Amino acid sequence: MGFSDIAALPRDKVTVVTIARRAGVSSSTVSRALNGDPRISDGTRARITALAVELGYMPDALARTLSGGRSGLIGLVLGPVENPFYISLLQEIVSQAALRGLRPLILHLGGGSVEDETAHALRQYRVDGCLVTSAHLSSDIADLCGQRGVPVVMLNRVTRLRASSVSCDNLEGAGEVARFLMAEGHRRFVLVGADTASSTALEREEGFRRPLEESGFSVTRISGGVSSWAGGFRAGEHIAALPEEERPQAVFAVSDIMALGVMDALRRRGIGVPEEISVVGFDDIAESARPTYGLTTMSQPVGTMVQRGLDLLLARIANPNLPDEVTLLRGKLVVRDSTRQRMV
Amino acid sequence: MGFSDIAALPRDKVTVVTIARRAGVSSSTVSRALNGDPRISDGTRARITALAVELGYMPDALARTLSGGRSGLIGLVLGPVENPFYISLLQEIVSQAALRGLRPLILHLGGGSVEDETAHALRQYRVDGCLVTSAHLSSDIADLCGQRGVPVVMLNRVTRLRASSVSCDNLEGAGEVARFLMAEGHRRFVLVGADTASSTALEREEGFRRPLEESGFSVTRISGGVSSWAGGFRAGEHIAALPEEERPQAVFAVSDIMALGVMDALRRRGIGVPEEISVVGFDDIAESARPTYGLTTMSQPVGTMVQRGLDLLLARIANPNLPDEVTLLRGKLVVRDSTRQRMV
DNA sequence: TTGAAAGCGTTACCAG
DNA sequence: CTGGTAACGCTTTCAA
Repeated sequence: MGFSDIAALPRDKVTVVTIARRAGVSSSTVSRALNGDPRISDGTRARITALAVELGYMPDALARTLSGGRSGLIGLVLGPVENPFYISLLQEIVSQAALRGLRPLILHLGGGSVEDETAHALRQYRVDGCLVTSAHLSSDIADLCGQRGVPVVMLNRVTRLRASSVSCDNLEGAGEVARFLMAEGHRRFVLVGADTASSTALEREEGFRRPLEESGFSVTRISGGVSSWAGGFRAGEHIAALPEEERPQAVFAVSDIMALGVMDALRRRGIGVPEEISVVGFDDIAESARPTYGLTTMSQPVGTMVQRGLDLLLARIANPNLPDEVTLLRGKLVVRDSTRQRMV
Repeated sequence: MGFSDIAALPRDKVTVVTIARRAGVSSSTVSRALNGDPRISDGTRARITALAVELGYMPDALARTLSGGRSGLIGLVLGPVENPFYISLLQEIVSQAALRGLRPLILHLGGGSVEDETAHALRQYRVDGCLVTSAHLSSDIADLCGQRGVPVVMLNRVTRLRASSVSCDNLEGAGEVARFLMAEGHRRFVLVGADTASSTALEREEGFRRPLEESGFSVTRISGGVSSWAGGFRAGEHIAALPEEERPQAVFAVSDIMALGVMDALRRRGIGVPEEISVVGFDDIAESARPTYGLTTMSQPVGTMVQRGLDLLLARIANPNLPDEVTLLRGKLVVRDSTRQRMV
C-alpha cells in the first residue's frame, strides 16, 4: 500500500452502484440525489455528492440515453467548408453547444450530397436534434429527421420543409446594399451570383435587384459558376473584359468569398477597387477585414444566429410538438475601403 | 387499413426482439445472424436478414456500446481553425472516418485551452479513440486519455507523451526549402516564426536554419507574434521597414497562412514578390494556389496523414497494448511563382 | 424519504 | 446450430 500509484491506475469504473454500496443506500437513491430529485433528504444528498466527487464519478451518457433519456448529442450537417463563413458558424456552434451541455456529432461536412452513412448515424446514435447549415442538402436531412421525429433547425437557410430555421434577412440585407450603393452615387451595377441556386443566394440576388430596378436602374447578372473564390475570380475577369462603356461602377457578390475573388481579379487586371469599381459582399468573413481587402459587406450576426438556433432546437427537443418557426435576423452593413462615393 | 400512411408514422422501434419474434427465433440468433457469426445456418440468416431489411432495422449504437462493444465514436480535438490547414485536416478526417464506420465527436475546437467540458465528454461518451490535431493543447488531452485507457493519435504534432503521432517531416521539409533557396542563388535569409512555440513550428525553424548556417549563411529571425495571416502581415511590414542593405532575398515562414501575410505586406509596401524577395511557406493550403499568390511551399500530404493516423488509431483500439508509434511523412516541395532565381 | 425491480437494446457466455 | 440468461449503467415506476 505504501507504494501504489493509485491515481495512475485505471481503477474500476465508478458507477451508481459503487457509490450506492459505499454510502449504504440503493442505486436509485444515488441516481435521484445526483439528479437533484427534491425528495432526497439533505443529509443523504450531501453524503452521496461528496462520495461522487471523491470517487470521481462521471455518469455514463450512453447508459443514460438507453434508459430513456436524451443523448446530449446533436447532429451537425455542415455546408461547403471552403467558405470560411461556415467555419465561423462551426466555431460558434461548438462553443455555444458546449455551454449548454450538448456535443456536436458531425454527420456530414462539405458540398457533396448526403450519403447513407449520414442517415445511419442519425438513427444509430439517437441524436436529440439536428443543426443543418448547408444551403443544398438540407431537404434530404429534414426528411430523414422528420421521419424519426428528430427536430431540425436550419442555419443560414430558409425552408418550407418540416424544420425551423434561423437566417439573416437576406432580402432586406441585399436591399440595403443596393440602396447604399445608389446613395453613394453609383449608376451601373453588376450582380455576381453562382449557378448552384441556394435559397440564400437567390434571396440576396432578388433583394439586390428589386430596389435598383424600382429606381430605374438595370442590373447585369454574371455567374462565376461556383460559389467560391475561384468563382468570384472568374466573374471578376469577365467584368474586367467588358468594354469600357459597359463597365459597372459597383459590383455586388452574393457572398464575401466570391467578392474577394472579384476584387482580386479586377485589381489583377489593373482596375482599381474602389477607385474605378466598388465591390460589396455579404457575410463578413474574417478575410474581408484584412487591410489588403477591406471589403464593404453585409455582416451576418453569427453569434446570435447560433444562439437563436440552439434555443429553437432545445425547445423542440423538450417539446417535439412545437410548430416550426422561422427567425430572420437583421444584418449590419459594414463599410470599409472597397467602396467609394461616385461623382454624380 | 386502406388509408393509413404507414411510412410517415413513426412506427414502434424495430429491435432485435421485433425481428426475433417475427422470425420465430431468439434474439441472440438475430444478433449473431446480423453480425455475420459463422455458426448460423444459411437459411436462418437469409430469413433474418430479409426481415431486418423489410422492417427497416437499424442497430442501436448506444445499446451496443453499453453491452461492451465499441462506440464507433472518435473524439476530435481541433487546433486553431483560423488556419485553413486545420480545415483540410478536418475534411479529410470526416470523410475517411465515415468510410471506416467511425463518427467524429467534436471535443474541442480552436486555440483556447481544454476545458472541463472536453474531459467530461471524453469520459461520458466512451469514445473509442482520440484524434488530436492541435499543436498546443495536446498534452492535456493525452493525459486525460491515457488515464482512461483511450488511445490517442496526434496529427501534425510529435510528442513524447503516451500517444502515437503522424506528422510531416518538418525538419527535413524545411531543410529542403533552405537548400532549394540556396540553389536558386539566394544569399540573405529571413525566417518568420511565431511566439507560441509549437513543436511543429520549432522543427521547421530548426530545419530551415541548420543547412543555411552549415553553409555559412546567417538567418535573421522575425516573429509575427501569432501564427496567423495577421502575424505574417506584421512580420512582413517589419521586413519592409528594414534598411535596404539588410533586406533579405528570401523569406521562409513556418506556415502558409503566415507566408501569405508576409507576401501581402511586402507587396503593399511596393516590394515585389518574387522580383525583389522570394517567399516560401509550409503546408500548402488552398489559398496558396490562388493565382494572386502562387506561393511556393512545402506541401503536406494531408490525405496520407489522416489515413495513417486512422490506421494507427484503429490498430490501438483493437489492441490497446500496442506501443506508441511515430510516423513521419515526407512533404513535397511545390514551386510556384513566389520564388525566383537570383543572379549570383 | 427510500428500496426493489423492471426495462432500455445489444452482445456474450454457457448450455443444449 | 440455436436458445436462455446475464450483464452493461442508468432511470423510473411501484411499493413501502
